Formats: sequence, structure tokens, C-alpha cells
Amino acid sequence: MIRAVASLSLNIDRSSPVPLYHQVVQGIESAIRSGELVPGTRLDNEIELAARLNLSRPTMRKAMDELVRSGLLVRKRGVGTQVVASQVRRHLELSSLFDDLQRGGSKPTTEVLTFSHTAADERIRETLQLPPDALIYHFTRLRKMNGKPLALMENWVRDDITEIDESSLGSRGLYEILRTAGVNFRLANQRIGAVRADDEQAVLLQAEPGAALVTMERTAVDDTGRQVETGRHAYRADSYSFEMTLVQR
Amino acid sequence: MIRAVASLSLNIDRSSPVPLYHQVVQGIESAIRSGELVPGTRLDNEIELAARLNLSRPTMRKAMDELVRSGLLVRKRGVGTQVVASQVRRHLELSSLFDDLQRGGSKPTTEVLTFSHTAADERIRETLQLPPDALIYHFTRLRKMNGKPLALMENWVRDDITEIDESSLGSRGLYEILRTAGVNFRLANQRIGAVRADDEQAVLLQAEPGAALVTMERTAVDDTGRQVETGRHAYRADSYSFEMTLVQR
DNA sequence: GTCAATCGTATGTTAGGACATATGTACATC
DNA sequence: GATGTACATATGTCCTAACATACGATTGAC
Repeated sequence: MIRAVASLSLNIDRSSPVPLYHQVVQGIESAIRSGELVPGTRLDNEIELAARLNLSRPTMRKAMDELVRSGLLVRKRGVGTQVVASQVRRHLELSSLFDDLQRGGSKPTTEVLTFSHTAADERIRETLQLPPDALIYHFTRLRKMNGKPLALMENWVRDDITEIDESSLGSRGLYEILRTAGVNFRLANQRIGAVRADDEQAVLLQAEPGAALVTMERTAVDDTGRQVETGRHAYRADSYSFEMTLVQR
Repeated sequence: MIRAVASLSLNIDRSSPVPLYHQVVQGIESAIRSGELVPGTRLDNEIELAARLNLSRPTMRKAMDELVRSGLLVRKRGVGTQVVASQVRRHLELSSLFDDLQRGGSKPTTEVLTFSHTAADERIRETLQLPPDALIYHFTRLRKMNGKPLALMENWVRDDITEIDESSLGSRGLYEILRTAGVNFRLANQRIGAVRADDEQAVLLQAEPGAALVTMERTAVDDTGRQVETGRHAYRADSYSFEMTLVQR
């Protein structure tokens, strides 16, 4: 059986500050997304590819490792490496709703409903691992997209990172503010579920009482191990859902 | 400032078929989960650790790479590597509800509501990328846990993998059946949202009409690039939610 | 006393080589 | 003609060896 073998050619710029393996990742990824590499095609073997690009095998391999991890390629020992899917959505990212919407080309607006800088209650102190006398920012926001209410968000943020005020929350996303303040998010635990809207939620989201809402609770940790933020969000189910790609390793 | 540096010691078995780097991963991971390595502690540097375990630096590094990727460790150039969090839940896995429940120690039961082996309609053919004359298995199941209805599941599975019948679906999970038939799942695209239960769903799930349900749509791809299965599930929101850990890379 | 240059340290990147092992195919055998 | 074995092939693992680069702390100059 003769199988199609792709002979993709990439340009590697050795004077670029971008690591070689990453240039390869980007090159292959864009070749897949552009349709140049159709799902199912087999790639040349690692050694061949490395030789063609004047790279060492470990470097080539590291690039392919990343692509395998992200689900674009599949390796089979003794057989070869082939393209799996072109439609891999980006892994559910550590981003905020604001980022997502803005990237989607929409114009999100934010209304700050409540805002306080007070002592944290015990549940929050525990979640964010704060000492008994710690202060936190606590606020609720209503996010609209194109004038239509989309999400109701309640967040608690530790106050030893940066100063947060009502007006900045109105114009920028929370994660954007925190990132600007030097926070590097590393991981987040989140839980997605559903509830029926109570009267207050229904009014704010301009939905019927009892309408289905998607709920999301999240606690985010930065690269120093601090629990930076925790929040409880509710989205109109008719306007929002969580999409993700799971990759088996 | 003097920081605690952990001097963990592991046993590496060079005669084991388990790769060395993976033995290190397992060792450090269990040390973290057991509390031996407290979040915040700094590890010795890569070269030091490698030397102590009689491993090369690349091998040690590969092990630490995995741990960083899974969110247990954090590296900072010029500084060192430290333990982030002990409470990382396992990444949302490519598993079925059946697997999850069984692992949780519960006894799931499955009731097959409908079952057919027929021609695929266009939508399904497109989703699973099948030719016009393809046949598929189509079935709906009701899953209970401890006698209580939990999920209503509708699935479409291509029929060129293994024979599926009603009775095996009643006793085993779908993913278990497919894995036994040699399917190696690689990735899945899924979407999580919410709806209100319609009358039929309410009756089957023993919930009130209009109750909130968590919905999940998923299409799974195996390591040969085939779209193996697609499905639409609805869970009682009061009994089920999706938990996951996101890792920023 | 403050600030900037310097230096040690740890991770980041790349190279090149060697051997192990799973897979599929082609060939030889029965 | 069916079956099993041997071989080529491609990935999997592991090693040694450098050099690059970012960060923190110390040192030195002003």
C-alpha cells in the first residue's frame, strides 16, 4: 500500500530569537491549519525531516512532541507520524470571558454592580489561603455583549497584588488587569454546571425566571503558587457554552 | 533569604521496563501528593538532581518537563524549580461517565432505551466523516447511580470498528467497549452548556419539568484520525458538574 | 546611602550519537 | 495457500556536551 507522504518545506531562521523547535511547531501547525497538510497524510520520518531542515533530531523531535501533545499529530512506533485533525480547537485556556469576547471581535461592556475592599470571610480565606486578617477585593459585574446581558460574575481577589478600583473594572477585563500587574497565571481549578435563574439573576440577565444558566466556579493560581482569584459566574445558557478539546496523552 | 530546598531521594530501577524519566515523574508526583514535598519548596537544580540519581540532565529534564506541563512544578529561569500546588486535579480526561463513576466507587447501571443499526443521516455523516452509504449504531441510554437517574445519553458510533449490541451496552461503558475493541482515543472536542429539561427528559431523569440540566456534546477521535463516536448527553444539574484543572503552558 | 555594573546560578536551547523496541511487509517454509 | 520468521523502518529512550540567557545578589563606584 502506497501512502501519501508529505514533503513539507519550511523556512527556518537561525538568527531569529524564536527557538528553532518552536519555529518548526509554528510552521507545521500553520501548514495543517491552512490545509496544506491534510489529516491522514504521513510525515517524513524524524531523521529525514531534521536533515532537510538542517536541524538535529532532538530538536526536530521536540517540535513534533509539542504537536503530538496538542493533538495535531499522532506518532506510531515503527510506522510513522501522521496528521490527525485540522480542527483542533485551542485548549480551554486560562483566559477570561473578556478576552474571549474581544478576540471574537465583539465589544464587551462591563457594569460594576457592587464593589468592596473588605475583610475576607472564612470560606474565601480558605480558598485563597489567606491569613485571618487579610483583606480582599469583592465585586460583582454584569457583562454585556452588543448590549445584551451575557454573564453575571462575582469575584474575590487578594489585595496584595495590585490596587483595583471600580472604574478600571468597568473598562478592562479582570485577567487583563492582573496580568498587567505582573501576575503570571499558571493553573486554575474550575467546575462547570447548571442552575435555574433565581429572580435577581433573571432580572439582571434579562431572562425569564427559572431560565437555564451555565455556572462556572474557578480558582486561579499564579506561578509563585499564590491563589490569586476565585469567582462564581453565571452565563445565559442560550448565549454561552464552554468548548474545549481534550487530548489524551 | 534562605529558602527550603528539598533533597528528595527516589529509587530508580534501571532494569524496569518503565522509562527512567517516567519513574522520576512518578516518584516526584507521589512525593508531592503524599505531602513529602510541600507546595513552595524549591527543588535542587536539574544537574544536581540528575547527578544524584545517576541520570543525564536531558532525562531529568524530560521528567520535570512533564511535571511542569501537568502543573505540579513551576520553573523560573535563573532561579530554580519549585512545587506549585498539591491539589491539582487530574486533567479532564478522555473518559466516559461510566469510568468516572466506577472509579468513584459507585455502582452505575445502564438502561438501553433505544437501539438501532441504521443508515446515518447527513448531520451525523458529516460529524463522523462517513461516506453516504455508511451505517452507524445509534442508541440512547439512561444511566443511574445508586438507583437514581443521573444522565440521559444519545450516541452515534461508526460500525466498522466492532459489533455493538444492546446487552453489552447494558453492562459496560461505551468507552470501555471501544477500548477493548482496540480503539485508542486521542482527542475529543466537547461543548458544555445548559438547558431546561423538556417533558420527556424530566420523566426519564425523575426531575421536574424545566429543571436545569448540564449538557455535553462530544466527538471523539482515535489515533488513526477516525471520528469514532459522537454523542449528546444531559445530566441532572443537581447531581453532576464538570471539574477540571487548566494548565497554562 | 544609592545606584549600576558584574557575576554566579539555574534554566533554555541545540547538537550528535547509540541502542531498544514495535510494526508492517516480504520472504521462506510447511 | 496459509503460516511463521526475518528484516527494514520509524519511533522511543538515554547519554555526553556545549553554549545562551534570564534572574538575583553581591560588589563597587559615585
